[in-house]
Amino acid sequence: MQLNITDTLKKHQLSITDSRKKILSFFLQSANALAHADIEHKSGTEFDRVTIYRTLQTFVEKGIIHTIPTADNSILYALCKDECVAGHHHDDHVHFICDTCSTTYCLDHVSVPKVKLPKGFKAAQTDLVVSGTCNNCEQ
Amino acid sequence: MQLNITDTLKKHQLSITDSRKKILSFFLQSANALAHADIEHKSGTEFDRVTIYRTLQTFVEKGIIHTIPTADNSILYALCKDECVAGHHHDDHVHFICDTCSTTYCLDHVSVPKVKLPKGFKAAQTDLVVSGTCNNCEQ
DNA sequence: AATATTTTGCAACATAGTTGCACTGTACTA
DNA sequence: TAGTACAGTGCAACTATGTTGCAAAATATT
Repeated sequence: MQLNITDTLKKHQLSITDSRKKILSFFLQSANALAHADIEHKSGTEFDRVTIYRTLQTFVEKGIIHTIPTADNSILYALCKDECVAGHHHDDHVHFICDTCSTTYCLDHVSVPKVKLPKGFKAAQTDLVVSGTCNNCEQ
Repeated sequence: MQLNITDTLKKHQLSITDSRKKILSFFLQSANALAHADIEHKSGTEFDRVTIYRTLQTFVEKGIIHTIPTADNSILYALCKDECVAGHHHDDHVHFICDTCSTTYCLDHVSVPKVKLPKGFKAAQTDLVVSGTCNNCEQ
């Protein structure tokens, strides 16, 4: 059972607005990562483009969602686990992008392995993105 | 000693033009990855924006350079190793982005570990991007 | 209910990337 | 090496993406 939308917003010290409720609900309804364009499309003309941008930024800052890097120059957003706190993300899981259907998955159960870096390099964050064929698109 | 620029272009069945020679030389001169904007800045008004886009696309298709995914929504390009063939990249090394100086490095000697994916998921490509502090910026 | 504070929408702007088409430079052939 | 076929370039226009300032509206606080 999923956490109440209003409670989630309150927990992160955000005031309750229509756009925040709606956009958060999109993430709770979707098992996969969403792009800004997806949200814009889902919400139709209900919210201004700018509002969506600002809402997504706010959610990232508060640790509700996190960004996923992709090779094709688009930003994707997905819900954070509960351990994520404002300004301090713990997204040490692998992301998977399907080349066929373009869906992006958070593989929460696959953790990112530690890599050994050359001398003088210190890692703060590690992003592992795998692309290929997902379980819906395999033949 | 680095391979002759003209020979490299010929080897990849590309006709020799000023823009291709110049842009390839930027990559050979730079130890790090370059963005489109870097190349546009380096070349000044010598080439049209569109020409730079098309040249980079061509180089990627021919396996001369490869793209690097970044979390901040920008495409970076770096020279491929010799094993890269047209349409079939072998970029199984780790990329490192310095949070301080924004330089992107190809860590050729650090290979990407294999990850176990859930049933039905098949990996075609794996990108591992580490961010943190590089050896020039550590104190 | 009144006020202080946030949030939103609009307009304008900035950057990034693409496409069609005419023109120019490169490569090939005789 | 001159002529021709073709690949590559520059220009213009366009789309997509993302940002900023400011006034209006909604939310939170008392």
